[in-house]
Formats: sequence, C-alpha cells, structure tokens
Amino acid sequence: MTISEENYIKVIYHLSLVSPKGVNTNAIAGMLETKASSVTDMLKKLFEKDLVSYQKYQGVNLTENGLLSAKMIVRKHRLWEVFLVEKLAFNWDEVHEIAEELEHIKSVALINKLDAFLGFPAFDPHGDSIPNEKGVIQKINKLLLSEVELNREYYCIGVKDSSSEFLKYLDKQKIALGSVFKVIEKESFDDTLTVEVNLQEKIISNKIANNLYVQ
Amino acid sequence: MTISEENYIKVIYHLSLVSPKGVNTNAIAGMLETKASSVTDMLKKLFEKDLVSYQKYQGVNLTENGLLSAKMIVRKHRLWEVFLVEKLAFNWDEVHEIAEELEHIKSVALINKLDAFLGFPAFDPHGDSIPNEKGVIQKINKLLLSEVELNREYYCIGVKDSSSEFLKYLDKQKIALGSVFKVIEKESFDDTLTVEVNLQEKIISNKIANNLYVQ
DNA sequence: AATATAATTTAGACAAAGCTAAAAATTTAT
DNA sequence: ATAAATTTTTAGCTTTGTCTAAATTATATT
Repeated sequence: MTISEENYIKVIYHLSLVSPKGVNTNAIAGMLETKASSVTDMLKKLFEKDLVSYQKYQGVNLTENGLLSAKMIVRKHRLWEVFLVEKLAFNWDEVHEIAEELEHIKSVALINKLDAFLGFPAFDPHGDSIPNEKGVIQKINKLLLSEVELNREYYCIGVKDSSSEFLKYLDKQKIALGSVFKVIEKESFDDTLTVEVNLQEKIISNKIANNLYVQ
Repeated sequence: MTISEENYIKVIYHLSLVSPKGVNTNAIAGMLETKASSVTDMLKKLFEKDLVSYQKYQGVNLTENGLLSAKMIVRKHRLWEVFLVEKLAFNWDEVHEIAEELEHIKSVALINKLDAFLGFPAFDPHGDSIPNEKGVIQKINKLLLSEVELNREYYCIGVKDSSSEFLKYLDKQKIALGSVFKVIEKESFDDTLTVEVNLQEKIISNKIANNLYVQ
C-alpha cells in the first residue's frame, strides 16, 4: 500500500465508526482535504485491491482486509504516540502530526518490538485503545462528561477531540487523564456544568464536557 | 524535499566522499537502482532547488544547502539505527533497511529529542560518525585491518561494508566493535592475514580485512 | 410527483518520477 | 588524430494521485 492509500483506509475506518452503514465520498474528501473526484478515483483503486466494498453512489465500507489494514495503521499511530510522550517527553498535544508520518513505516518487526519496549500499552496518551498484533481492540465502557449523574465521582480516561487547541486548554485547566470529576450542578439553559476537578471547583462548558470521556 | 529527492541527495553525498571532484550520473543510477536518464531529470530539479551544482556532462556536486541536507538525513539514519539496536534490541545487521524509511521523517524536534534520549551518541552501530545538530561530523583516525603493522594491538571500531551478509559473517566469527586484533602474519601471495582476535587465532581473507576499520 | 438542490462520478488535463530508444558529448584506444 | 566505445542527455511515453468542469444520480422540498 502507498502512503496515500493508507491515509484513505485510515480515514474510512475512523468515519465508519461514526456512520457504520457506509461512508460518504464527501466526508472522506473533507477529512483528507482533497476533492470528491479524487476520492472516487481512489475508491475504485481500493476496490480493485479488495480493501473496500464500493458501489457507485452508495458509499463505501472496509472489507475484512481493509479493516485489518486500518487497525494496523491505527496501532502504529498510537504506539508511536506513546513512545513520543513516554520516552521522548513530548507533550500530548504535540504528537499527532509526528505520528501521522511514523504510522506509515512498514516494518512489522519494528512495531512489535516497539510495543514490547513500551510494555504493551493498552491506551495512547489521549486514552484511545491500541489494537494488538492481531487487530483486537479492547473495548472500554466510557461516558461523556456531559452525560454523567450529578454528585458521583468519575475518572477522566480520554478525550474525544484530540486537537492541539483542546489539549492545551485542558493543560491550562490542569485537567489530565486520571483527573477526578464530580458534577455539582448542571445549568439547564445551556448545559454548562459546575464541576469539582481534583477538589477544585470549575465551570465547564457543554462543548468541553462533550469532549471528555470519563468512567 | 520529497523522499525521492532526499534519496538522491544522500547518494550524491556518499559518492562525493569517494570522488570529491564530481559524481557521475551512472554511479548515482547504480546506487539507486534506476536509469541514467531518470538521474539526469532529477539532477535538473535538484539544480533548480540549489541543492547541487550541475553542468551537463560534467558530473554533480552538492551545494552548501545540499550538503547540510545530506548530513541531516545521515544524522537521522544513524540515530535511528542506534535506537533500533540499543533500545529495541535489533541486531546490527537488521537495522539498515528500517532506518532507510525512518530517515525521511521530517520533524526536527523529534530527531533532537531522540538524540537526547539516546545520550547524544557519537557513533552508530556500525561505527560511523553521527553528525550533530549543526551537521558537524567528528572525524576519527581509522585504518583498515589490511593496512596495519604486524604484532601490534588494534581495536575494531567500525565496518566499511555494512551489508547484512558481512555483518552476519562477523557475528559468526565473534567479531564485533571493540574486538582486539593483532596481526600475526601476512601471506604475501594473497594478503590473507593470520590474526589473534580476542585471544583466539583466526585466518582472515584480504576482502574481510579491507572492510574492517581499526584503531 | 415534479422539481430543485446536493452529492457523486466521468472526462480530460497536469505534475512528479520513472522508463525506453535515440541522439549527442566525452573518453579511450588505436 | 581519428575511430570506437562509453557516458550522458533528450524526446516521448507511462503511472500515480491530483485537479476542474461537466454530467449524472440521489435526496429534499413543495
């Protein structure tokens, strides 16, 4: 697979988690910052290679082959992110771009040795599950902070949006994976939350609460 | 720079160490397993980008820009090789190919953090010098085993040929960086050496002796 | 149900990087 | 110094992945 093909497969994988009945051409084009016509061209090629099932105008899904390939790319991306944060002391908002390049390094021996070197981590620095060598992903029960019950304790276990801007905001607010949340009050007008985080009271907008996973 | 451009620059760099007055089109084609006509095309492009100085039929040299780029690629290659051997427990004959991919990862922050993580190594697993952040390469006095005086002790500090076949041969012979050599006798007919390596007597062909650096 | 809008595909073109075959320049040998 | 051999370049073609503009299909609106 070329790097370009890998990027398509990865994007189709992520989009199909949200729309499992078929991924739109335009959605793919949006994610890859390319044109719909280019996507159509590539879909034909991926279909020829048995990586996607595709019928004109009907959206696209990964085949078994394609799904496994996608999971291996995600595995590499997330393992490299762990390496960058744990070993090279990058901050969690700096690693995505670099991992976007590293995820295309081919060697299977490399990624499996890296996995061992890192101690077979189950989650990346943003709380996302790392597929194992077979592509198996450990499913975890998680809630959005916006959905939890009042006055119960929850741990922050991940972020939904892992953009640099959001992660920097969390750093500034001293919110990290492992932070303990208790929602004191929910403003019914705009769903703003009053929460206790690590024993400090804070006001959290609905947009923020919709991007924090807790357990 | 594209990966292809980087590969050309790197090859021109290595060849110019051997033929400093200008690198041949055919030599480049040979190293890259491509055709001379493709090389000509690329030389024009590299000239446009001020990476090489080039006149038709006259061979090619790196400009200052090109030289620094080449050294940065070599720096990345060799640092990744150290990582693979020291941290991921690869054998020294397995790392070249993987480093050929890793050397094209762009991030400067990544490579400088990797350098620090590895403790700013001066040499890669084959004994080659690692350029520093500025492109400065520590020059080291080294001799080929085929050139040394009889009955004096030398340390093995590098290999000239770092092909997997040669390195595996050295493993089998229990020769590694740091091995202590003393040449007992030189057969004048074919330059075969009788040497003492780590206190064991061995017969070493001229071809082998021509690919081992000692000090 | 007909039409307007949106999404998708097709057709044709382009740049990058490679190739083959032929032409031109350089080097080597007589 | 000329001819032969080698090296290098040019010309024209191919593939990959992209693009624009036009055509087609699907969806939404009235």
